[in-house]
Amino acid sequence: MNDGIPTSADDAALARRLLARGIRPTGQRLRIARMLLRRPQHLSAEQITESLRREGEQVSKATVYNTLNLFAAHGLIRQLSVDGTRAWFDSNVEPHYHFHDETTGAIQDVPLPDVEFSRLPAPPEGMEYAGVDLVIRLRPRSR
Amino acid sequence: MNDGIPTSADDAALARRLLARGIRPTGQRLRIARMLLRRPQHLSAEQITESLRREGEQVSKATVYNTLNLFAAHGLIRQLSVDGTRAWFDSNVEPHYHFHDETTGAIQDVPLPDVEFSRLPAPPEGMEYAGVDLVIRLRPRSR
DNA sequence: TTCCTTGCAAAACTTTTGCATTAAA
DNA sequence: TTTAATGCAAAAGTTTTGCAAGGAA
Repeated sequence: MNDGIPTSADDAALARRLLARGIRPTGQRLRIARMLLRRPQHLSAEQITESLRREGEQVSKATVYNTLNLFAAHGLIRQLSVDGTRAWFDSNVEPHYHFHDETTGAIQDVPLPDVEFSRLPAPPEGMEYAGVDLVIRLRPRSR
Repeated sequence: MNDGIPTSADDAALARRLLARGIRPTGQRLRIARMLLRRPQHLSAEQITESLRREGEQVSKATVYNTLNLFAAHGLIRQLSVDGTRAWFDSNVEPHYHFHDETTGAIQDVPLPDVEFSRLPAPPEGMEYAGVDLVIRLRPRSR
């Protein structure tokens, strides 16, 4: 298959995806989007910067941060708070949940249908649900 | 009632609580524990430092951070990752969940019985559940 | 005395901001 | 030509660390 080698057709599709969210598809934005949206994954700003530079692209971390924030504000990606250390950016904006390995720090998706709520609290007066973040913390099985 | 004025009886009980977790109850630790454990609440390291100093206590932020980390490591308090901005320390270590008001940043408890799971995923091979963190994000009701 | 705790300052990290430059419409 | 995007460096904010000093056992 064709993993990671973007074609111009891919780029056109990606550009349309940004435009659909009201984001102008500039060069850096397309590079950053291509890196993160390539597959379902969770990356930090640092990882994206490093990966792009390893590919020979020159990007400033300020642009990476600003771009990721822009993407998240427009719903193209999702920002996660699973550990206190840094922000993780999730390429999957469909509702789903996460495993978090406390030992390694690894984040893994939990598909939506794997979790079912039979009861949830009503939101406080005047408020409504904006999202439900579920993180299942994992540790090595003790025996 | 007696809100916030610690008696020596309170202090003795608090000291026993630290000892029960294997934490030596020193002066600073008791002050920090008293501040956070006084009631069910979520405080940042900064807030605790400020509150203690406003009371006339002198504490360094390094000690506050180190002490809170120590408490969390021993299960006396719980560290939360609800927003990316900073760590929040929860005086309630009993299982429960949280509302997070995205507008104001306020954190509110959701009691355990208000949430019921009818399905949860099996942990990955060789892993076990270490905890379940649920954060319900709230926004003002649109109309 | 010995070990542990604390304070202070500095360091380490992550993220944001100001501003000059460049690129895009 | 006008507006928006980008890079760079610096700033800002949070948390950790090194080390000296102080306190408890």
